[in-house]
Amino acid sequence: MRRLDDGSRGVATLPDVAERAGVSTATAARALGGYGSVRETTRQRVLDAAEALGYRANVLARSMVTGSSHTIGVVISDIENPFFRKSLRGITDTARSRGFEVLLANTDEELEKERSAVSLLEERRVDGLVICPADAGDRKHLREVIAAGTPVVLLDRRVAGLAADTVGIDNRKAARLATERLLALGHKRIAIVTGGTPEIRERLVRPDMKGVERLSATTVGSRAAGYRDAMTAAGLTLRPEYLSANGFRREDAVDEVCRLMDLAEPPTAILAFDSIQSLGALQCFRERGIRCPEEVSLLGFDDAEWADVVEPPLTVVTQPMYEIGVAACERLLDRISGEQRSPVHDRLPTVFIERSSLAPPARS
Amino acid sequence: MRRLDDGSRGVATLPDVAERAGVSTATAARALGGYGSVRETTRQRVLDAAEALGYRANVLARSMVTGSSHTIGVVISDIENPFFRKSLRGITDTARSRGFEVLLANTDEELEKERSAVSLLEERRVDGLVICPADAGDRKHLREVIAAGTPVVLLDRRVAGLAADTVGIDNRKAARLATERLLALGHKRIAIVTGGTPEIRERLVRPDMKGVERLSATTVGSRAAGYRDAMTAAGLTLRPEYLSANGFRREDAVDEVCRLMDLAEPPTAILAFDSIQSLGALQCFRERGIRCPEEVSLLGFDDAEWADVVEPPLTVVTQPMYEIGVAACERLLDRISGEQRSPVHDRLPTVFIERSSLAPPARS
DNA sequence: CGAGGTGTTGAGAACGTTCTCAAGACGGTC
DNA sequence: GACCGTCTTGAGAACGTTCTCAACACCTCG
Repeated sequence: MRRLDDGSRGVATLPDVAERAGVSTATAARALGGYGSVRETTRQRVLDAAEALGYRANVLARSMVTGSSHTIGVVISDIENPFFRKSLRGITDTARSRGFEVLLANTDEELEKERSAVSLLEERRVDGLVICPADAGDRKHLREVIAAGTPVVLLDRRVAGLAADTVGIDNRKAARLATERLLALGHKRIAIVTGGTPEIRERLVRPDMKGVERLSATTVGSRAAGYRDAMTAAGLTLRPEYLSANGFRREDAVDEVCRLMDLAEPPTAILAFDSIQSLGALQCFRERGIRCPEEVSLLGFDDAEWADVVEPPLTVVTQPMYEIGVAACERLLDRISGEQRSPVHDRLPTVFIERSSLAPPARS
Repeated sequence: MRRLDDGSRGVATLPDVAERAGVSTATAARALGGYGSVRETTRQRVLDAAEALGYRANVLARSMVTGSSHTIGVVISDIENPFFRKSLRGITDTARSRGFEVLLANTDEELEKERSAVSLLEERRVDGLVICPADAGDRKHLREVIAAGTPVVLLDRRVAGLAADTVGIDNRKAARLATERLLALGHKRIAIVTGGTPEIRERLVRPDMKGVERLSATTVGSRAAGYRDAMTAAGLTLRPEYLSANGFRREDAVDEVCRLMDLAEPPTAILAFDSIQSLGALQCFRERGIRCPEEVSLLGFDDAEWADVVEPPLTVVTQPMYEIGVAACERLLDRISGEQRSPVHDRLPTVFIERSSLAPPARS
């Protein structure tokens, strides 16, 4: 154990252990690593020496020679979001159980943060990346990291033309089904609160949402497409003022829902694209004294922890968030351990949870 | 750039860059690292070469020689818990802004997971650790990591006899104030739902909660002590059946609150020690059709995102969760950069948010 | 008794950086 | 022209592992 300038002890290294056990570093490494062959008595001697010195392998050094850091990077927009938080839990649990550690980065949907996060994680030589890519902008950094040979799994969102696995749900179908449910109750004035950015809104308000399904932010894009599918199939025309995309934060949603409810002809039902948007809607209702579901129905995505204790208990279509994280991580680890095949796109089933926030439209 | 067996390109390394720029690795390192002195023209040449090759520094290799990984480990019980989630956000933001990455580990309050997490993070040579230590059990692993020279900051909880900084709130005082608030409304039958473990309950039900403030799980312990302070100061005796500690998960809280409400003499007010417990209480009320605050008042800790849209909107005493994370991380980074002084214990101020879940006890 | 395993061991290279040290180039001063 | 200082550069060690290779000891078999 080498002595530091200040006289304190540094951390014990392999040579320290080897010396104490009276063997070479090679043998010590074999004994500790449990590979190669080493006589039982020497093995025990090495183990004892390691124990006595409080030896901890230096994974960094190991990574240098093995070329694998046993670390994955997770790049999500925000841990606060129930979807990401639960998925993250699925990811960390899976990674941990397979001997991998997780390096975490938040992006807040900002492309620049995403770029820098990916770059920093690359420098740390992560073995793979789970990314929920930001809504818009170019994907050069993602293409590059994939080209450099780092496996990438996309969470929740799909990016056209990117050779990466994807794990999520069938957003288009889920949104279509949700909309059909509202339609079946008799609603015609159905608004969506997407949590998308203003650039996305531009696409939404094009005639018939042309090309929205190819929108880069594929969650919002796909869900919007599903909504359109159901609306047009029901013979309804899309009203631009019912298509909201004003940012992903709760306050944005509050503003947006209030705007909706201030309309001369307010919607009779609102489809919220994630639990933050639902929360925003609920808050607006409370502030304005709007009764739900009597005056407006609210249908949300994602079953947040609070969804059943809120007033009214929220009807939601929910994704298996934890399982999505698990699946994403498993995919990634499989790739890391060398699995070779063209990208796969897993789609886990959604569940519709009926509670009390839906009612037929009030007749006026 | 070396060729791999399969003919694909590996990642460009410093020698690759140096070769392309026609300089030595030492010079390339200087140019890239921005230290030492290097002629402007060569510097540019190196930078261009790096750019052309898509060079990414290998932080692992750098760490080996500098001895610093620029990585911190965060060991918390559960990202799902609002307190930890928000603190984590504070930690990651701060770490990131100061050039550090965050390695995340969940423990679910299990000592064994905590031990293994700490050990694994040590092997990864994290520069420091933010830990929310599990409730009970021995702290040998913590003492060891501190003794080995890795700075540790304790989040939320304080462990007696451990040479580590602590960041949290004055739990005892906060709980005392909260209890006094209920007392002032006229409540006498006040129960606490602590989220502690059964072992903790043992301590709680000792006469006068003797020694509870020295309980290892200092959050629960301190808060329980604060509750006791207020109750005894008001001349009330502690009823063991009002002291709940049955686990930290939501279902545990539901069970426990239901048990409380089934009592021959149910409490007229409940003090929930964290937002999961509050949620459990709310769920129990809903399931049993118990009206809050008419039949029971509910006062919770931590202002979860849903606290104001729930029915009834929840009155809470809240910790500055994000700021606690920030402070913890800053403390840690200061230690890492060499600050030497005896452990400090930061206590951030709490805020009382009055909403609608409190009322005087119903006269029966 | 020698050939041919098999089991056990150590020497030393490699991974990709940083950093110390020494040396060369260049300019200015006496 | 010799000397000194500063700027710029490169050689090579070091960090703590893993892993290849060769050497040695021992055993078995013919």
